[in-house]
Amino acid sequence: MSLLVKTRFAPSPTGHLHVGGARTALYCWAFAKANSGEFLLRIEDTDQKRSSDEATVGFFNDLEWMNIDWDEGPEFKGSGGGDEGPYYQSQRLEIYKTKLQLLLDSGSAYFAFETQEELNEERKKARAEKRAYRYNRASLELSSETIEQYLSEGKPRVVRFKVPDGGPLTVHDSVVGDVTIERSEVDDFVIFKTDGYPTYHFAVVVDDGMMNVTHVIRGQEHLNNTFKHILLQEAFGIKPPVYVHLSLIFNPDGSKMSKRDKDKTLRKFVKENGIDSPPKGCITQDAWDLWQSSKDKQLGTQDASVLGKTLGITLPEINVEDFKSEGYMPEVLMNYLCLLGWSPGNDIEQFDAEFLVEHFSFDRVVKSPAKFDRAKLLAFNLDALQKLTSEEFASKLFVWCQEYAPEFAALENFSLFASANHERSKTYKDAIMTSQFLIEDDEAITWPESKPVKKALLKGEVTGLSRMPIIIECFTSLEEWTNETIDSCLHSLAESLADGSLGKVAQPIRIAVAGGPVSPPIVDTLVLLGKESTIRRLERCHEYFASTCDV
RNA sequence: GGUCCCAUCGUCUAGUCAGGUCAGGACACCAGGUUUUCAUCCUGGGAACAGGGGUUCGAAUCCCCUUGGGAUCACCA
Repeated sequence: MSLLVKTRFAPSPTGHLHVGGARTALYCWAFAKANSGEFLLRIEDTDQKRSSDEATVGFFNDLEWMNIDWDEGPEFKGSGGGDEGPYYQSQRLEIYKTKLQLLLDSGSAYFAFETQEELNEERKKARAEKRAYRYNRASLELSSETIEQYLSEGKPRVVRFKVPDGGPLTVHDSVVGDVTIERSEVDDFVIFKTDGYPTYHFAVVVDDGMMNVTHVIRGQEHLNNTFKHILLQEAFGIKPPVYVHLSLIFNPDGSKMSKRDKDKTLRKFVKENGIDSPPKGCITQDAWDLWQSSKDKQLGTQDASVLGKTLGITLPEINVEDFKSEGYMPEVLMNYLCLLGWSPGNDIEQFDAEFLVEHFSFDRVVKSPAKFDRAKLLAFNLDALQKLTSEEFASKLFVWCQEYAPEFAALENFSLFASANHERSKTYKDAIMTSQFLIEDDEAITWPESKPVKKALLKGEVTGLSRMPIIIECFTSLEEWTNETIDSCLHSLAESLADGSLGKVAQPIRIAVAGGPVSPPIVDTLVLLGKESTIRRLERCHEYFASTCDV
């Protein structure tokens, strides 16, 4: 018995799961759940040149991180399974061949022998004449003897679908509405390639049909392809699914958000800064040369991120993995991505997966494209982080640190580190970015002579630096190094040295121990650092400025 | 260029299908305030129906045109 609703997400594993794909997967998942249906995952790896197993596992991990599970498909950590596999298209070749024979037998498909070069010539010509290119059906005119001969010679050939005569074609789309074109707009497209693999059009129709998919939810770039699909469905006698085409997601500048953005950012930076060889310990000279040889040669994902890190630039977040490593919560990315094209109404913007499943429907999906606004995502992440209890925050931050900042995960007093950073972090990464001094050696701290440093240490009638010896003395005399003792020490220091102004005392200390004007609340910072390090850093700072400046 | 899709504050959007509240919210921005730094937090503010025609007593909402943006036109998916 077939289900009322079965959606599917069918990525081709050519890279990482990017946010556009993630949103599509999310809508597929949510719609299936909302209607007590099933969500199917299928891997479209018929492009042998571009697919890889590594990328496929990456997709599984990204999906899992987003809390998107699938009822049917490749088996992975509790997701997947089902009776209508295999769920890798590369393993379904025999099925496609059988189905292809059906079309060949009925005359709905035919062999074609033109080379790519010949076809490209035709395309150029069409473009020059300002008309759309259509395959001219030359191979359809071939005699059966010629075809037999070519076939036995092993002449490279493809199989084309013969578009039957008839009237206009209409796609019924639940979001876009009805879309109609003239049948003459569709030419005899290729359904089987020279390498013996089916094209996307063929495989997707066969699989969706056999796997009883009821709703096809995908990006709007597929809208024009859908006419081919309904033609194929007609030839096979397959009932068309409900179609839903989603608008695209763009960068703030209006360009399409794509994997190439990282490459573009790197190129721009390298060019603007006149860097003409790979920085040390980064990427190989060969990789660099190849990359610089052409704009079409993109750097590998790994190389790109290493180069970005070395150059000290943040590459634009495009993939789900990027947001994970930047320290966003998966629930927040889910929430924000959903909002790009769908809203529950009633001025509700922040919600969880349960709410989504309860309220999701296509009649509230927007047709127009959306720009990805990182600032809003960041604001949502802050809100979500602040709603966590300190225990929840600490354990989530710990998991993140284990993967992306092990030196912080190894911190003795991790829970204090977490609570000291909870309120002031917009992402997990924020916590470690303003606490680098915690893992640095006491002797490695340096003090740049920036404005805030000078202001706290060297400006004013009584300078911060001049108070340092007394502060050191006071700290040294403390028998216990706790929140309370440090706090009372600080307050008495403020009373005696600066008319009760805590800032006058706290800020010089902060700069001395952190090497800069930013750190967690001062008491937390000092407890975290320990008495010994605190005093050592104060001393070093005092010596450094006393010897280099006129005080 | 052909075909198709889209159009409300800077951004995401509510309102459009069933025309009738100074077009609502969020993010961002600006101005104040709280705070031992940064970040939070609080208060207030400016900010949009792309343009032009219709239909109607009445149009963001329905129709047409223009303009702008986008997708696609592969043996990639």
